[in-house]
Amino acid sequence: MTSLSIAEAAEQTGLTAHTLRYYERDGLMLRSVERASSGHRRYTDDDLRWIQMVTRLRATGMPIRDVRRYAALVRDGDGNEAERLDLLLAHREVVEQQLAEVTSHLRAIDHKIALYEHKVAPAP
Amino acid sequence: MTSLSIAEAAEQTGLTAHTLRYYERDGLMLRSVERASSGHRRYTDDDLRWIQMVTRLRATGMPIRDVRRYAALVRDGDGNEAERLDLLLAHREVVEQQLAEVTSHLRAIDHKIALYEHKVAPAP
DNA sequence: TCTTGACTTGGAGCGCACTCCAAGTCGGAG
DNA sequence: CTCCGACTTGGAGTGCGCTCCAAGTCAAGA
Repeated sequence: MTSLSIAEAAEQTGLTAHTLRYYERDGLMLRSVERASSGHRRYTDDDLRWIQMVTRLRATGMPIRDVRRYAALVRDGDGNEAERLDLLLAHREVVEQQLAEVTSHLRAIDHKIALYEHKVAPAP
Repeated sequence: MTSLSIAEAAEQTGLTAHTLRYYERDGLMLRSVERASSGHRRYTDDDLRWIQMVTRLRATGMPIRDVRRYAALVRDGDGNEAERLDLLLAHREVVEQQLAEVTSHLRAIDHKIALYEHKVAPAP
């Protein structure tokens, strides 16, 4: 429906125009973004939805090269859903492990914070 | 009590010897690590405890430069506990925000996973 | 004494994910 | 027609956090 300039797409997605071009160059998009007659990129709703998925994968720490693999699978179309599922499941495992680790370290830091709060508190 | 070689300290802390030297060079340690007569580093229990704290801060995403600031405060000794507390509280806020973000993105990815699991499942 | 292996140093190199630059093109307003 | 601003490209540069290299030292064992 709507079709956005790169600046608008950047605003919508929270990425920079630089990053949007970089993602496209690096094979993270499902296909080349359409162009206006001027040569300027025109982002469709589908593009934005895909970028949102990429953003989710990146925000959870998936490396660019794995996002590229996932994009390649989706690009290849039906028939490799099991492979995509495997990739996402493996990623989920990594993220959950990471969340657990960070949470546990954070608890230890909280303990340290409690000590300082006690120290800094006005004397009784 | 015990005093460990850099290789042993690396094993204990889960860091590499390279990283241990790098942390020391970069001002992340509370003081220069002691040396044997050979010039080899000797890590004390206190060193290991401090490295554990550094590891926790790093594992929760604190940049090296902030760890250095924190180390400088601790090195300066008593009197700046409020400042250390501020630093840790600010860090905790960032980490919690980050955890929330990752968790929410992960939920969205889980939704995608559910779709694929449905697709991949044997036909009814 | 010679060799081995674990260490030392300053400094270079690397991988990642952007981020920016220079020079050029295009469409529209004045 | 001229100017402006938003875009285009290939390629270089940046910041971070390590990671490694080359050359040297030292202590202990054969």
